[in-house]
Amino acid sequence: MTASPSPAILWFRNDLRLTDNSALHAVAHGPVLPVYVLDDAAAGRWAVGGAARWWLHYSLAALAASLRQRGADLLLLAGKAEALIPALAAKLGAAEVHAGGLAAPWARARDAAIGDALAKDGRALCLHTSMLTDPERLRTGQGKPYSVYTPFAKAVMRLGDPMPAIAAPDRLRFAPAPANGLALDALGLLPRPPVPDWAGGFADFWQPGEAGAQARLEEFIGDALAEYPIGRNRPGEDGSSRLSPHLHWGEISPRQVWRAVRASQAPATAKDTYLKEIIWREFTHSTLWHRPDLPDRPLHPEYAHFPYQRNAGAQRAWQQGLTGYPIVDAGMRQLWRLGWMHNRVRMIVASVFIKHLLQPWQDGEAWFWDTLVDADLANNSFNWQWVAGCGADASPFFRIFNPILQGEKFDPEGEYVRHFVPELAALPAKWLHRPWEAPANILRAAGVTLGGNYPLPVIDHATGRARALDALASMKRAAG
DNA sequence: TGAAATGTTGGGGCG
DNA sequence: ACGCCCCAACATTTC
Repeated sequence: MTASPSPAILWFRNDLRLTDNSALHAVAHGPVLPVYVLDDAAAGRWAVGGAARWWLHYSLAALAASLRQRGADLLLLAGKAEALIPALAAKLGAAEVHAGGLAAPWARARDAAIGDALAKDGRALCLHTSMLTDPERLRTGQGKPYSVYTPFAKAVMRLGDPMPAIAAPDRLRFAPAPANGLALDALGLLPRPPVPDWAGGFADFWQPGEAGAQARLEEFIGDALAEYPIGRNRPGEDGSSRLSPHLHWGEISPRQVWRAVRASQAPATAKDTYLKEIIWREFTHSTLWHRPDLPDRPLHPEYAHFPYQRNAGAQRAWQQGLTGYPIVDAGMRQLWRLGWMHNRVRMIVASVFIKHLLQPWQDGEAWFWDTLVDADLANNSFNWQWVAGCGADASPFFRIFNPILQGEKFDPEGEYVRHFVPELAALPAKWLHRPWEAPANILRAAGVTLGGNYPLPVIDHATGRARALDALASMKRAAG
């Protein structure tokens, strides 16, 4: 008769899955207490945003259900993990707390403190990564972190395909919690009256949780992967993977996605195009790891003095999808309705926000943070800096998207605009992305009244473009 | 993972 | 036949 192994705590964070979960794998042989802690205080202004909280609610529900099937209950707590986790470990007599690693600076600081607190009692916090790359180990020949995407991507490709996923355990030995957990509803993650139910349309579009992630992956590989190089740029089609929220919440690992894509029948070039997007995700996380100020400050310091003209009215028009540029308004309304926006359109709306409207990228970043179900600190802040021209391997600032041409190029028939901007639905494709140039009789026949049921552009494209380039020039003059 | 301005080339119409 | 112009198509450069 061997001694009963001591129980372990499995602390779920952004790894809400049972398959390919190395933290779970490390503890599955003995009694385990799974726990999730909603810790808004530690995250500060990067606490889980509104739309992401909707996702988190249902993802936790799915995770709790699959744990229960395997004989374990998910303990839900709210408050400071820095106090709760060491206390829980002490009460349970757990020698080890296992968790998935996080790149957010606030989380790293918190984990370091918790690790120290546990170590004082002879316990340990054991972190497991779900990323394909370790930012400390993947470095250039000079030993520095990569700051340019292409060599980074080549280095990742040289690593070859990742190992197969770890299967989920059939059954767990449950170590019951000595503390009373909260009911899921008590976490207060869903919008509740008097707040309007802005998430009403989310459930038709999304299936949070591990099973939903697998289903989405299979649907993408079956229906869209082969056409991905073109399809990914067509917001009116179902051409993107839509895996971003599943990946953010760790309902599926990049390793699972990578291997499934590799194993598919799609053309090799299509597979590589998609895998490069997964590598972008690795690159943003690596960048955040090495540059923890990424969410707040421009990586190129001269951009701290860029002459933005913060304007609440302009920001409101953008947020509400009332800029008068159809592709922009469609994107912003898709974001509000689905908690998600097609990536091509994210680039366009961000470019207009920063360049045509001269609004600080941090304000757009904050709006996305609150409205995206896939809001991810590394991806979101990296990509806003990329568009703003101040980030790692960024798009040059003078690369100013023309929202009319972008609309005509990527939504030529206008399905996307018609769907999300119904007041323009009856306009012929020829005028759909430039309604202010349409003849009066065409507008009348389509039921469009510019300045009435649909706005004129907040700023004329040529004027906005010239003003943005002037702002850039004045920043450069000031920088000497 | 730009767009616009500017430059170059070559075919065709025409005197 | 030839030069000239126009302009589309493409390439280069600039922001």
